[in-house]
Amino acid sequence: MTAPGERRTQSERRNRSEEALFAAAAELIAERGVEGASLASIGGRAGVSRGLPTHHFGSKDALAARLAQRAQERISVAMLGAVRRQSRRVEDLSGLEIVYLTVDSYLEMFERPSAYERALLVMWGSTFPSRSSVDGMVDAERRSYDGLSEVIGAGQRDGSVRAGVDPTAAAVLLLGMIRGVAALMLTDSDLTDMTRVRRTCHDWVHASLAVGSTGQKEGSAPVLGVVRDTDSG
Amino acid sequence: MTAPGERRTQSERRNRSEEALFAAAAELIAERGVEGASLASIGGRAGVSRGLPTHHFGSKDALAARLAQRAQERISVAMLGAVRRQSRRVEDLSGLEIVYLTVDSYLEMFERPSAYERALLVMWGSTFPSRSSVDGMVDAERRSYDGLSEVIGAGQRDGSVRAGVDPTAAAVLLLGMIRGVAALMLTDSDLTDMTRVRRTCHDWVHASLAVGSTGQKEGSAPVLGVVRDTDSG
Amino acid sequence: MTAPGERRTQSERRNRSEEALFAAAAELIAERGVEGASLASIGGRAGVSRGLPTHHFGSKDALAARLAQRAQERISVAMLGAVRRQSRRVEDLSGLEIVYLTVDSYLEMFERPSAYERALLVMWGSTFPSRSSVDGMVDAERRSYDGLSEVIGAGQRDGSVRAGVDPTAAAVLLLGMIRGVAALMLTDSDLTDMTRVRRTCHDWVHASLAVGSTGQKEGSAPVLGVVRDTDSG
Amino acid sequence: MTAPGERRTQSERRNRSEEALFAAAAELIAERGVEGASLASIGGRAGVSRGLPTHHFGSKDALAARLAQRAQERISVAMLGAVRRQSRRVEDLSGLEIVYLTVDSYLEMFERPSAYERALLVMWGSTFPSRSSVDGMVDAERRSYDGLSEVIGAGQRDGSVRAGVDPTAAAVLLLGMIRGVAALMLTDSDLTDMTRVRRTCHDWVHASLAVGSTGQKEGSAPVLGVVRDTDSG
DNA sequence: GATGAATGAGGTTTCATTCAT
DNA sequence: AATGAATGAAACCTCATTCAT
Repeated sequence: MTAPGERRTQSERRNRSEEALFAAAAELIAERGVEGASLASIGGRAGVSRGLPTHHFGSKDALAARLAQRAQERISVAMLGAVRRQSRRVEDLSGLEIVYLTVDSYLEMFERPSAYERALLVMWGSTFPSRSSVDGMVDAERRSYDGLSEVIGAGQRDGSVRAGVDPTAAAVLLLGMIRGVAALMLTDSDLTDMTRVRRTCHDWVHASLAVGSTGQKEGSAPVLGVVRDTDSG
Repeated sequence: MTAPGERRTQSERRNRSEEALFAAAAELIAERGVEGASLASIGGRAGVSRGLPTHHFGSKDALAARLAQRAQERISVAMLGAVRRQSRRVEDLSGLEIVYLTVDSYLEMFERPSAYERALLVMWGSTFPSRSSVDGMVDAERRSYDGLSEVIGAGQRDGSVRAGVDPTAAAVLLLGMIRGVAALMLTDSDLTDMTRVRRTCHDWVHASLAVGSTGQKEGSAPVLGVVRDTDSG
Repeated sequence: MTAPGERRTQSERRNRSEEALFAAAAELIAERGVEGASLASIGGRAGVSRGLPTHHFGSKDALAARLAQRAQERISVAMLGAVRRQSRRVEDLSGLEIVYLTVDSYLEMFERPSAYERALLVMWGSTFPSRSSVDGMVDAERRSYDGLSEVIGAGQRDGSVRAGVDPTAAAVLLLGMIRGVAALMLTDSDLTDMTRVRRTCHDWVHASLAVGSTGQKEGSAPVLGVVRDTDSG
Repeated sequence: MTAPGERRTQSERRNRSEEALFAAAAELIAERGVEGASLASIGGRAGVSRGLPTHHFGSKDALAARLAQRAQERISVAMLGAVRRQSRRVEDLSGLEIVYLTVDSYLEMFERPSAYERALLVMWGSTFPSRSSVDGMVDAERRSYDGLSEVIGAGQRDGSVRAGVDPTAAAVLLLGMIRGVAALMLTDSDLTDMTRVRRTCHDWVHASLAVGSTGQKEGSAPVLGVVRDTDSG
């Protein structure tokens, strides 16, 4: 509307600040938790003033909510990237394949988590109290659960998932498992080799959901080449 | 030296306070999180003075650590109770049966969690930040993982668990699953019927670990009658 | 970048607060001691909020250290002022004359001590416990002692101080005396006429250090006109 | 009145406790200052219960006052001991000799101070604030000053102290010096060799007070053999 | 005489937020 | 858009003191 050149400069500055604030907030929340990360420390690590976080986001809660949203978007993008690496469109995948991809790309992401993923998990942990804080977190969780449940149902309709499976219960188990495993890896990264966990997880999903699975020949399941040693990439 | 009657009364007074403080701390931590539960509020809910929590436990961290320890002991006791309900001794159970019991009695506990269990999960969530607090929490988690891993190995030696299973990876998956599922139930208790989740979980464990499992006939697995509707009990 | 006018105002605001906080801290420490002067009371007397002292100085210890530094600088300035009143440069004074000036301007300052001097003495007193606080206090004391010792040595080299005097022992005695006398005046200001104490002190220094002193004719010693009744000024 | 045997036992226990409490209080006050020494810590170090100090002395202030009194008595006793080591009665000493003894035995005591002496000095330091705490401390100080002033006056009457000396000013200087030197030794015990300080101090007193002193021949003054290396004793 | 459980006031410190610049 | 000074609530913790035993 007004001089676009000037606007852009202001807007660029704003975007640059926002980016730096998100990155700093993610790091600090991953390190110290939501309450432990003070707005002053976030401003400091972002290389801006102490007052900017509030000035920009309005409140700490808003910053946390926006960060959570952003981190979740990053995961969605990673998911789509995993599909693209399969050279397929989402529409071409069976329900079971989408389950594989969902579970595996999530776990792969937590194999080498960025500050955003670690912060997201920390924020998930901070929603355990019944009067929880981070806005939008529980809703997003519910959407993940609904989506997964729907995918399993679709898999039953397309014949890739066994009919006897309870989609809602299976979705709870799957989501719980990937969240829980990611948390274990975060708190005690020396526990075990993550790649083997991912492979075993794939086998379990196969044994539990796949049509015609015998549940016996573990290691035979990988329908998609999703479980690869990421070092080789 | 001193009259035992007098001693007992002083000591009783102390025990009563301690008990009240534990209960209040569990409730408040379950509601508001570790950081949200102030020592003043804990004292208030316990019906004692504001200063007693610190006076008694020395510090908030120490109170949290003691509470975590206590809650973990409660779970151990519940586990042994589940064994006893099977009219068996632990020594008579196969490795696989112990896995069933472990997973199932944990989930059963979180079907109607007391404040202690909810607080324990909240404290688990508060260990996600890399510089976390709650002393002894990570260690206890590691012990759980080691124990489960060992049980699976024992199951392989006694022939109840398939040889091809990787005990460490399986332990991570199992523990992650039960923690994650419990957390999901806590944050969104309307998600689904917990009993069905427990049954499905049992099937998964059967399909993934049991020797001779076809992985197909879900619902056929329950070797032990662990998955019962607790309402009928 | 920013308009200097705006900057100045922010900075002025800060300086004004700092000044008020120093003054209030000095008064309250002089009245109630370092521990007795709470940050809240300091904020209150400075006419600012309760939280500003910590916000500004970071901690109570830091505030005390900064205040001590400031008070010591005031004494240095007073010393230089005394030299200037002699219409001399420090380089033109003999070692003995510097000793006279040091001792006398210190005592003169405590004849009508401002809150800063009183606070400094109080802080000195609070360093007597072996695990004391006030950062930089002991170091500053050591520097005073070293400086005095050196001045006495210089006086021996320039012939104004007797050769047989032990400079280190004399420095300890002199410093101890002025500190101790100042403390006595502070705790019991009705003890005696301070001016007479200053004159007697001058005589003692003369009798003990000056070359050719007979130690007999007290009152005859004042080489510099340092001991004057300040009322007459 | 009643059974003396029983009484004695009770009384003995009380005395033993009191002794232990005094010793513990002296140590802790010397270490941490009056405010830093909590009643609980005193009880703990004395090997008794947390509640005994209050129970026994009524309040913390009362304990401090009693301790100060006790420590001052110890110094008086030491002073008399120094006289006795001279194989003289106090009545046989000249005023100047008493001054020598007073100053020197005080400094000797702080050459290797016990916890009582250190605590006394710490308590002296805590009286610098104008609204000071330790009861009886200022009064005792005033008595010391008055006594010293009187001794100097007596010395003038018996001909050992020069007539021109102002007794009150000299008393302030002397008392200030010995307090200040003791404090310096306490806070920075590495400053210098205490024995040399004592000898120098003796010379100063001689040069400043003694009749017929030339103030020149330092080292010639010791009328009484009070300045000895205490290691040789 | 002695213990130690309990109280509650008061201290330092942290921090989200407000606001003037 | 950005800064940073200032506020004031609230947290943890210490501790003298009270009181039941």
